[in-house]
Amino acid sequence: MIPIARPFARIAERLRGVGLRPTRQRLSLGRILFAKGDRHVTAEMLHDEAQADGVRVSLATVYNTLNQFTAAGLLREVAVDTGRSYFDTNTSRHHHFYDHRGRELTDIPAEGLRVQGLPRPPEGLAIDRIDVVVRLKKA
Amino acid sequence: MIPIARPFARIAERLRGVGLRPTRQRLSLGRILFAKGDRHVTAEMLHDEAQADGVRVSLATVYNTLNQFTAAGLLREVAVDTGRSYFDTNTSRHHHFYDHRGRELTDIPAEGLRVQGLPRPPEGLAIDRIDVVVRLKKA
DNA sequence: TCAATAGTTTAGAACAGTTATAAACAAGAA
DNA sequence: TTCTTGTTTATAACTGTTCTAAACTATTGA
Ligand SMILES: [Mn+2]
Ligand SMILES: [Mn+2]
Ligand SMILES: [Zn+2]
Ligand SMILES: [Zn+2]
Repeated sequence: MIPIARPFARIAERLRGVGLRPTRQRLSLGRILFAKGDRHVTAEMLHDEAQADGVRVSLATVYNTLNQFTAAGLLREVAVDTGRSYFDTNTSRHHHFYDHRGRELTDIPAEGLRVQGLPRPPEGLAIDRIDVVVRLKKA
Repeated sequence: MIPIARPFARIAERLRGVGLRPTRQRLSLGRILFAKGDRHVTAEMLHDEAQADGVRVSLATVYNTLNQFTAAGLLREVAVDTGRSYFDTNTSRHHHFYDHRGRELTDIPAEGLRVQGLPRPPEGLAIDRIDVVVRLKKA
């Protein structure tokens, strides 16, 4: 009943809920990812942060975990730059500012943003998702 | 005066115009890229197509050429999938449908499409470009 | 409580896409 | 032509990611 004292309890439930065993590695990575609000991380960023936190986990496991969390709907992947995958802890519909210099993503809430005048998709295909990326430059 | 008979003439001019020597490789790649309307190609696609056309050119040169053409404003890069760069012969403002299965890009004209309600960019930064990617799935 | 089982982690190899290196080569100027 | 500088190329190197297979661990149910 004191969630602060059991930081893994909720995460363990979420993992079991999607059929993943709550291992030490997944719990630690889950805590890093979900403890402090919305985040956009690469595998290497998460691995470095885990190391800094004293969590021993291999890079392969970081990749496995990010991909499993994404498949389970706990994360979503954002494609803004080729050669580097970003994983977003905010899985709700929203968009992004992208600062290509600083390689930094910032959320744009879906509410308030409207994309109007889209043509019909090609025959046999339907819209899965609309991603708006606002690329930034120095003012 | 007969452009069909001198398919390289216009391309040679464009290359000189951006400070690139009109070499056999650049002229051939330029012809493949710009001869048949708007295209979205990867380096490997362009290399394969060149080979099929009997154009002898290394993959390194294809990469160099795509990057040089992009820097010169003759092409633009589209980031829809990590791990694979697409180059777009349509450098005007427009957007894309992306079929993730078939790895195929289709243009969405900028005219008619409106993105409204964007928040102000973070302090010190300005909007460089807005990219709308409409991801498709089977209907 | 303790196997047995199936899922998980890991080091390291492998892989894909791309860029760097440096030597051979070709375009353009003189 | 010659000279200079830009270009091409094979190949090595590099980055991000996935694969492999052996060691390990969470879970189950006897
Ligand atoms: Mn980039
Ligand atoms: Mn993909
Ligand atoms: Zn986000
Ligand atoms: Zn396009």
